[in-house]
Amino acid sequence: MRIGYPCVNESLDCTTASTFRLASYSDERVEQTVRNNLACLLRILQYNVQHNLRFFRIGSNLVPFGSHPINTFPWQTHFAAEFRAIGDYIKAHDMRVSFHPDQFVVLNSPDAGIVQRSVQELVYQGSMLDLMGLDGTAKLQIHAGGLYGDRESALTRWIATYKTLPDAVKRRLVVENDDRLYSLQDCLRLFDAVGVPVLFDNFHHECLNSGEPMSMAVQLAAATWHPTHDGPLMIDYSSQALGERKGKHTNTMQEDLFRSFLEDLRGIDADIMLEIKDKEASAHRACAILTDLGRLAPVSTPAL
DNA sequence: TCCAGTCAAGGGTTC
DNA sequence: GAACCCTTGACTGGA
Repeated sequence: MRIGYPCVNESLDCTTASTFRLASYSDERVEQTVRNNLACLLRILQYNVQHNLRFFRIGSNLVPFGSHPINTFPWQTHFAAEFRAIGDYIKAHDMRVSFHPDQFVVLNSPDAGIVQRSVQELVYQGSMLDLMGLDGTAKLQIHAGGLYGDRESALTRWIATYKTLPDAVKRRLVVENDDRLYSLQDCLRLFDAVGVPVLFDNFHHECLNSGEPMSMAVQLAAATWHPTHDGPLMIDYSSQALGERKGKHTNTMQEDLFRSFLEDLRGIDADIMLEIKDKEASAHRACAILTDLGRLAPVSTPAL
């Protein structure tokens, strides 16, 4: 089991998401920004190893305009050594990383242009994992997309688009249940159709489900992951922010709820991403709980 | 230097 | 049909 957090480290004084406006584009700016972002990514990974946080979601903006036609800078070759070094570091420390392309990636849009741009974005983000030399257990997670007033047609379009994806994307793509439109059961239908693993989000499942108890839902999702090709089930973990609208993520982990969720895992091996506002602060507490329960090996000698 | 407005991209909800 | 929300940090330009 690994514990992780997404994109941002609040303890370090750097960001992997430095960018600029489209109107300010220049190759020089891409070169400098990517260099800084990659340097920060390595620092975050080193911090994570030091603190036994071996799961990390890399921010989508590592390369500004990475899938946009304006970006003609050959960053893949220019930074090949840096990407490889980061990948080597990840592998040497038994870490796992992922990307979560944002809401603009919609594979089931009726608009062919949106689908085409979405595929390009997946190719871009997958290519960074390829450059790192990581295997198929490093994933790209997306949601099923929009409803467009007709769930069946929307799911059919998703499946049709999936079948056209490059193999390099297919081997990494996983679909996550969301909190408003597509439940675990919808995602399981996509798995039945094309074999795409289902990334399980406990909080979204609380918001939208078909009555499955949490423990059963985790088992259903876990069964969609091939232990060798996909690695252990990935879970996004969060809980409701008290006093806020339904679906709002909590600012900090509520330990009793986290402990309760661990009970629902019932021994299933999973890597857990804490989608919680205070980032690594909650991840540290999750690590402490799991270490205390004997379900996480204590941190080994840090290698910086 | 600070701060409010804005930023490539989509879709759903509300009014 | 327009406005606004999600979610969010970082950039930008004016004060």
